[in-house]
Amino acid sequence: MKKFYLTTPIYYVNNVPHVGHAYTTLAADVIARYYRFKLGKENVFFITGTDEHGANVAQAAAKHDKSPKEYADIVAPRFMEAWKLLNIRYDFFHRTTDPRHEKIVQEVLSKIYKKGYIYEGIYEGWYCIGCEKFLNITDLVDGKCPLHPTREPVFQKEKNYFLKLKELSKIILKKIKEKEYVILPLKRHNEIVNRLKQGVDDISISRAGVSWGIPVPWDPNQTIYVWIDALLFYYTSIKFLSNHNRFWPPDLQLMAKDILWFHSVIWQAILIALNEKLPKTIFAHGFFTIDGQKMSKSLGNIISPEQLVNKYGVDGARYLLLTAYEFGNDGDLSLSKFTSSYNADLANGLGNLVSRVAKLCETSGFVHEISRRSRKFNKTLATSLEKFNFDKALGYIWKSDINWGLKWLDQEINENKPWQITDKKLLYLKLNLYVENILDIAYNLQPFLPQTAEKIFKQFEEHNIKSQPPLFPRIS
RNA sequence: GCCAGGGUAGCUCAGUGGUAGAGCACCACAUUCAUAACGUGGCGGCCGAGAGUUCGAUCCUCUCCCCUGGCACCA
Repeated sequence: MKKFYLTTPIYYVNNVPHVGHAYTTLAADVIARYYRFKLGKENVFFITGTDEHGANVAQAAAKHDKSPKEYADIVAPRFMEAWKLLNIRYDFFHRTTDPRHEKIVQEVLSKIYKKGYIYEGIYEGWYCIGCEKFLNITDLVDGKCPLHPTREPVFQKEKNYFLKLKELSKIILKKIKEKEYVILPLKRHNEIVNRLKQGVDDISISRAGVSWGIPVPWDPNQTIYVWIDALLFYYTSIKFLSNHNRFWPPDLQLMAKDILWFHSVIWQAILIALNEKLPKTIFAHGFFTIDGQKMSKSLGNIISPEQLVNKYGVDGARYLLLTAYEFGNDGDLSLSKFTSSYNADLANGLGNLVSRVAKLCETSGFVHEISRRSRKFNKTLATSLEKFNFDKALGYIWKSDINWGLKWLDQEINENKPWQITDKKLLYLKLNLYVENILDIAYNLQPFLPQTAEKIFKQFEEHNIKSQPPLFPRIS
């Protein structure tokens, strides 16, 4: 039985959702929707969720005068709302404070510990009391913490448990070379392989000073490092949900490039230690700038999903994010370009074409005989989509092709001038052709613009097709 | 510094050893079924710089300049 299991990262709850989170989750939604058509709804499992442990969450909660769990209970629903707003349909929303998750994480750690992949060691480094965490030497500015320059960092040692990443990384490298799992795009694959070849040290997977976390089962004075806890979420949900074992391993794990190292190396090391199958594909997309500037709190240019949806509508926002630049690369979200793309592609393109065909049908008294033929995804579109090239895939709907696509249909209508045709039989044939094309286009739009596709089906799968308000009103 | 990738029309990018392409923007024409939309045509580029190989290079080789990304625990 074919199946498709895909994941987004779980988002850290010390921030509310912004367009960066939305970008990854939207991409996953498009893929999930596509595979639901291809393999059947019941054979796709798409999870997202929130990461709720760790010192940073505890700190953010304290700022708001809440306990960490209370704080997470406020922020986690914000993510669910954002995904609802963007019409993202996940199958399961997973929170790392779920007791079922915590239990399995402990079991996994115990198992790996017993197998000898975890040992006790000393973690040492510069500890910032303000941040309550160890700092990287490279992070220090004039030997001080950039966030707390008035406090002297303390060189501190603590007992920690370490994962034998050095040993496991050799197996990882071998498995990457044997294509047991694939890192995409190729550029990222090369980067990871190069780093692995340079050699990797063992990593600390527990913390002594962080109380907000899952306790290390054999040493309650330590908590499990939040990253290990978070990575295991892809595994625990499969384990604690009934009848989900068949979905393992993940077919696709999507993320932004900043967390690729954790996913392509540390995560794989854990799975190898557990003797579990590895994910088939890990895909890291790039970062974007907003009008050429880095998105940051201090610049005040952080965009929320709501802002985009308010201005461009749900499917407008989805379209603009998916076509802003090639998925996988870094790019720019230019807000002025958004408006011009919206008007050119959605208002003047898709929306206008739907309007003109509907009006032609309405005024000519055309009676649509609803076709029972099953529709399919355009082959080139499907190929691009399966390679995660959303921009290109959507391009096949818009660009001119033989007997298909928006441009072709607009040209066809202009050439044949159906409003001048008096021969009823010929007029019927032409209008039927147009309507079938519109329905084909709607079918292919489904993974990307589900709401629009649905509206078109509703409007055109009728005997008497009526004109409707614009799908995408022009905006200035 | 090391390792990748890139520099092509105003913008975003595609492309090939032999008179340079698309979309958007802009201009003109045509047109009304349609959201002043659609269509047709046009404007617009010493294809980063220099040298080499070649009958011929944007495409191959070398040098240089510029840009971007990665470089170990960063949630």
